[in-house]
Amino acid sequence: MSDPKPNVPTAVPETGAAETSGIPRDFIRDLVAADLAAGRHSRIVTRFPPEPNGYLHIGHAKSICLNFGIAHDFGGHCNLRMDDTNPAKEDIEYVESITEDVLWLIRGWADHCLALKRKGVTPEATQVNGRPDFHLAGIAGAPSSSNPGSAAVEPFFASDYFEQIYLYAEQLILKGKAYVCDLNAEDTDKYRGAPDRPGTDSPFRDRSMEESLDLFRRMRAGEFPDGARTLRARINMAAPNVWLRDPVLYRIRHAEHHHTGGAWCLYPLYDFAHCLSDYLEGITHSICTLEFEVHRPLYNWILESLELPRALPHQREFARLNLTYTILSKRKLLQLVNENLVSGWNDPRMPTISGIRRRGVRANALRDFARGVGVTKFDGITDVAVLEHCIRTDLNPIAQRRLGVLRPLKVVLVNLPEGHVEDVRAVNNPEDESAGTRTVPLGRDLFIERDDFMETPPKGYFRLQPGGEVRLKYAGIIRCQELLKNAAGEVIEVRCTFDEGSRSGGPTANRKVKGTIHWVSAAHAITGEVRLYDRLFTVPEPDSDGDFKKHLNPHSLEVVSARLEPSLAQAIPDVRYQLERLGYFAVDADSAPGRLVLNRTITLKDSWARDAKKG
RNA sequence: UGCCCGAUGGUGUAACGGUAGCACAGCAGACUCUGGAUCUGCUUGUCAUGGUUCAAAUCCAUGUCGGGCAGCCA
Repeated sequence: MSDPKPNVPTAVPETGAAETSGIPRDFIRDLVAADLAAGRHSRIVTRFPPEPNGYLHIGHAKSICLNFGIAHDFGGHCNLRMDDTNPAKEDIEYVESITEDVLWLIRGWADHCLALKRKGVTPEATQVNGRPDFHLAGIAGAPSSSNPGSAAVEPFFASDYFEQIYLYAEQLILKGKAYVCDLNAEDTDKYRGAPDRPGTDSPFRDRSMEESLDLFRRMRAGEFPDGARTLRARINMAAPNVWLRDPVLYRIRHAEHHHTGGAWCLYPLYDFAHCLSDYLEGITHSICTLEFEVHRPLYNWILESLELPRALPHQREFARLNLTYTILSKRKLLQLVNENLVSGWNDPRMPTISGIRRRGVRANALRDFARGVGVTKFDGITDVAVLEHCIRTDLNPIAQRRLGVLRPLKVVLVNLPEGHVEDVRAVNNPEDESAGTRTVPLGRDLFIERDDFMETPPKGYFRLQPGGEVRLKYAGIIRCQELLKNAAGEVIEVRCTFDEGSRSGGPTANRKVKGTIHWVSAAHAITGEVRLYDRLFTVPEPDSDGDFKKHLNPHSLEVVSARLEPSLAQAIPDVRYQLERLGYFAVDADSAPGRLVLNRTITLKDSWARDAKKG
């Protein structure tokens, strides 16, 4: 009818073009470059090793961008690995979401750097310089993003190395560098001492190598209950670094594991499993966050004690991301989910990668943000405005412009005949001429935004007001002649005259009027649910006083029934839209044929609202 | 009060002994059929005190402040 030749928009691909501003430099990349120059490695291998006990969030995105970015910049690859050594907390749901989020984030940018492994394979026994060794190579640039599910590949799993790690533990016992300890958890704690007070040796520390080996094998065989014994490294109970005070390497847990099932009742701890997983995969640079800095001596001690035949990986630490108006603790995010304070891990208000994605943010914006915040050892807090800026910068050049009214106010163009309909031509994207134009129907009865009319406006307001003129975007100039009010005195209809000559393209179209507003034709507009999201918290540092929940923003979600231009009936999930003057919007997964649901990804910058707030 | 790490405008980040730069935010203006976008200009910084040096944000010393570490979590 009104739009005979609809110009169907298509998703604008994310080009990875965010990488335009040259190779980013940071202290870790400098170290990698130096290692390469010194010939310590022929090829760089990094890894991203989340524990599958929650969804990935924007802090992980920083780490993913760093690890894949290094692989990308130096022509190496990055292993995606589940760091799954604690069966009690982990779940297959999380390995699936993590995999999906990583693939999404690197798509079109570092797919070729992603290394996965053939399903079910474990490290292969080999010989290096006549010495026994284990190694598990990944498949770099594996089927990855294009069809992750169908291919016979999967992420790496630390739990795939349990057999090798167990063997390394026996080696340590044989070398006299580990022993089985019968202390319970509480006593282990007491014997450890305190940071400013040395620990004391466990009474089992001098157990013979033979006895420890026998006990360790029986631990594996399931002869002892949970917590009965542990395997401990024999280092130094008086070490100033508490992580060197005979750390526990293995604990007994009779628990089903999401990946290894019931195969084990003995599970290695992070410190023992992580460095060895890195070694087994041939990782060259093991990059983690600052809190692991004190673990580095232990990481090195284990690897060096084992006298392994290949080059050892090196751990480096950087500062985790902190963001204003946001919490980034998996435990606390889980709390929001469990207490139904949000709709789920992928609630568009969550700082999770899946939430951010559902909100309508593209991977480009997140990568651009990660580059912007940089990589240092300074534990600072990044202003969320930087993220918001990256989102707008990404969306502005590609978003299809549309007209839609969130809170409708009726306007009647009194000098147009009853039943009048005409098509006006609208630009799809002023930033991109190739996006073309479309037509939008204009009738006698319209809706405009309630905010775009004020009966008694403050100074500096230049939208519609009694006796005043305003331009209807793409249509023409109208003048407010008369108001209709309800019994409560609220304006329910504004009657205006349409200046025919000011039609776009018309003789007086270029007449200056201060304001231009958006509108929809009442007879043609479709109705859609629009979810308006705002920051989840009301204060910059929600967690600073330990009670983040009391700072939840009660207005972080507002749902409105909006009136939208008819072309939006065919809104496409992969396409990003800008409702002019309102913000960027994306189709939500809750949409169904005939039931459109839009998420507001982010508002436009609004200097009027800012100035008005200042008074 | 033990060990480790850190400190550059409001925020984040560069400068690798030689002009303190960039981004975000803020402010002022131009332009605009999005109070969007774009463009222009501006304000604001090397934690402190000593030392080395022709020259220090950078090297050294001391101090101050901040963060991390005492799970059989990662």
